[in-house]
Amino acid sequence: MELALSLGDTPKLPFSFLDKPTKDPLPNLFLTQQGKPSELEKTSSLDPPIQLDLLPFSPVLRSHHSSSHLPIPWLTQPCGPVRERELDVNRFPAMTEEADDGASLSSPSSSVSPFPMDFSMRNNNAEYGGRNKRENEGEAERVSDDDENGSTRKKLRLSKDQSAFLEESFKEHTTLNPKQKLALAKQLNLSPRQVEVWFQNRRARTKLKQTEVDCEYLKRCCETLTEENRRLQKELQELRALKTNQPFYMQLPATTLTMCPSCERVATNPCNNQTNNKAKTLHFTNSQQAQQQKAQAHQIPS
DNA sequence: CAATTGTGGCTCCTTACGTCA
DNA sequence: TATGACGTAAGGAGCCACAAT
Repeated sequence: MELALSLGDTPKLPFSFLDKPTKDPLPNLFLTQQGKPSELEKTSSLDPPIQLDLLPFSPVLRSHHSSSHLPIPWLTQPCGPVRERELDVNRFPAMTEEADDGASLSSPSSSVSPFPMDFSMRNNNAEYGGRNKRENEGEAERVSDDDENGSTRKKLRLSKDQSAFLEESFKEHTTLNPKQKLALAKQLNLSPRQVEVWFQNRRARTKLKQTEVDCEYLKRCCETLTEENRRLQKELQELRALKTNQPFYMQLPATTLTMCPSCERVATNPCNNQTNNKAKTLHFTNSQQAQQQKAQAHQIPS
């Protein structure tokens, strides 16, 4: 009996995308829901592999279609100074990297945004406000205090749209090169650091789930082996009992006490399975008793 | 050409916060 | 309303690969 105990190739595991090369382009992401290239893709100057615009969350689509199809709460909310300050606070932990590669891309204080969909306005408001209006109402002042103190770590909750967008990207490639990271950050109006962290955490979650699946698989293997061991122990007892009750077999080499491959039972008697010649052979080989039986059956002198 | 150094990305572990039952 | 469990964004340490010196 052979058991495959490979951690590396568990075909049942639902993470096939992990094996995809990270340099693959994003074919799916180039398409809209209708399967047509998005407007942004048509006009984008980015290299094909890093085009991340599209999907239901494409800012172009949002800007071209009414929000009735894809409700975007933050697009309908007023954009006042308070909200901008909230964004600044949220982005505080990621400022170090923005300083050199992404600050200008997603700066909420920028009066002219190149992106029709301003994710920045939702970082705190849309998501929280949508679920808990009361909490949202008190958010601005509290955040402002923390912002001035600069001592409290603020935590950003990505919107469902942003998370879904990142998920789609993750399905295509679990790691990002700098260009892809920047493009995605630009697309979602997040800092590159936030995108990077999201992918890191996402990989960690995937690995954790994979570990759980592997653990479950090994657990089942262990149970199977335990059962097999129990069965073999039982058969060993049968063998020993047979050895005690039938001293005739004690004269034979140990190899003559074999197990029938067809029925997986100890060969105390010739197997009746006429279709398994090998089993019959095993049962009769080197057996004086068997030779006698053969001689009698076929009239062959022994 | 080998050693050193700086940089960026990764994993792993942890913390802090938001949400929900 | 308070609370604990859970999910997750983010910080930090350590490691590695790679390019520049």
